[in-house]
Amino acid sequence: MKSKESKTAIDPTTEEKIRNAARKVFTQKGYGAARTRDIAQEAGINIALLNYYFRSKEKLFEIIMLESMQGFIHSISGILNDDQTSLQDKIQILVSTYIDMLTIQPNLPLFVLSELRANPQELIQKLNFKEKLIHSHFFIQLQQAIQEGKIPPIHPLHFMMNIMGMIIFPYIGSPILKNIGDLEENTFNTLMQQRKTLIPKWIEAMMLVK
Amino acid sequence: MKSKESKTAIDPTTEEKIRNAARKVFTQKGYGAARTRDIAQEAGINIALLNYYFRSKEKLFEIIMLESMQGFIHSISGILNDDQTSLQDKIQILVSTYIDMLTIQPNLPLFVLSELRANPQELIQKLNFKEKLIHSHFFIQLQQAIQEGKIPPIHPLHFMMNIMGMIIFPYIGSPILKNIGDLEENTFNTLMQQRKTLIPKWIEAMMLVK
DNA sequence: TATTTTATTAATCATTTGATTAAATTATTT
DNA sequence: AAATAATTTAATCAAATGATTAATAAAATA
Repeated sequence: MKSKESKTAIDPTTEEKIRNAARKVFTQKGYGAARTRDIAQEAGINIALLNYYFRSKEKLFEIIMLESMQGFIHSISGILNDDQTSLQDKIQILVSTYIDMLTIQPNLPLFVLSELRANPQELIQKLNFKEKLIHSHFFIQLQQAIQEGKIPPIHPLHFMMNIMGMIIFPYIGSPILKNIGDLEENTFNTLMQQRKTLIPKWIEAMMLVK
Repeated sequence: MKSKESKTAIDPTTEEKIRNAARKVFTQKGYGAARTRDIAQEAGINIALLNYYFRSKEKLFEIIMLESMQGFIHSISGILNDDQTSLQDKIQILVSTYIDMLTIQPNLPLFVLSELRANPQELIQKLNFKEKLIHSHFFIQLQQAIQEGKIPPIHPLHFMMNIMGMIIFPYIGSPILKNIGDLEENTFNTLMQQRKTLIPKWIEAMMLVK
């Protein structure tokens, strides 16, 4: 038996093992196609334990989903609301942070967006994007820059579609992109690292259009 | 009984009814979460008929998937291989056509990309993207423009990520975007119509970066 | 018209799947 | 150590699900 005080990595608790397995299986297969038995096997535990700790598949899913998205939103929110950084800085840091996160969890966007479509009302409002993004320091800076005539008017949604599309889409479309470009996982990640510096430049160029 | 010769829209055959229902249910829920009973009910037929016409859920799925993607790829392929149009023309037509198609089938990308991730090898190779895109007239023109120094060097994959990201991502992320921007379906579609002219301009500006 | 083929249905099967139960084991408290 | 509480397991349940069957209806063919 390992001591919990051991300096080397401690064993995850049963609850953590289940959460980790659930995150993996749900992310790979989506809620509807994920089987509690898959999760139990992945976690190396008895199926009954899953219900012992989390009551039901649905409850477990809600916890995983909320947890996944909150981690994500929290990081982003911190960047967008830093009042010490310029608009350009924010974009650069945002892109870089996003890509780093997605390098670790490349399947997260497709998972989240699939489930959001299947279950529109509840989750989205629970996470309160609007509050956290529209009223962020970032969006205030954007609107200011427009009013001061530094950049031509653009609907903030267009802006959001562009920046998120350029960052997130590659991960969502990676099976096709890897096939088209004959890419290994490695090469794909190298391209994404390049995008850390490219996307901010592209965004800047786009923002001056018309 | 309606005559098949009637000038008004003829009734779809049973097989068509099943295909239409399957397309709808698979697209909404994905393969794993779709139930044959859902499909049968949506089509207004007995479950046994589904197996009578298509042998199994899996076979039906493969047909729907191939059919959906081929229609899509075929349109795109035609545009990219038209040797009468310039690079700029192609981009403009591509964006416009894509957005028109996605306005009609907004859930298609998420469906296709979800299933491609779950089932990477077979489908992708069967559809043969590489052949149809990399060797297209479009890509030849792009590489020529780069060699002639008209635009700075850019990896074609970056180009593809950008243009596809800006077109497709809004549809994939629409639940979030609609929530953030307080958009109705209508307003969302208006924004997408604006993008028909905006994206080509943005792409052009981006292509001149660095 | 009689016969054969095709299409359709209700009923049912065998598995799968989410969940529960009761017993066993381990940890904690008294 | 004894008693109590928490954790884990094997076995099982009921409902859901993909698929089949046998009977019937409709259409096509001879």
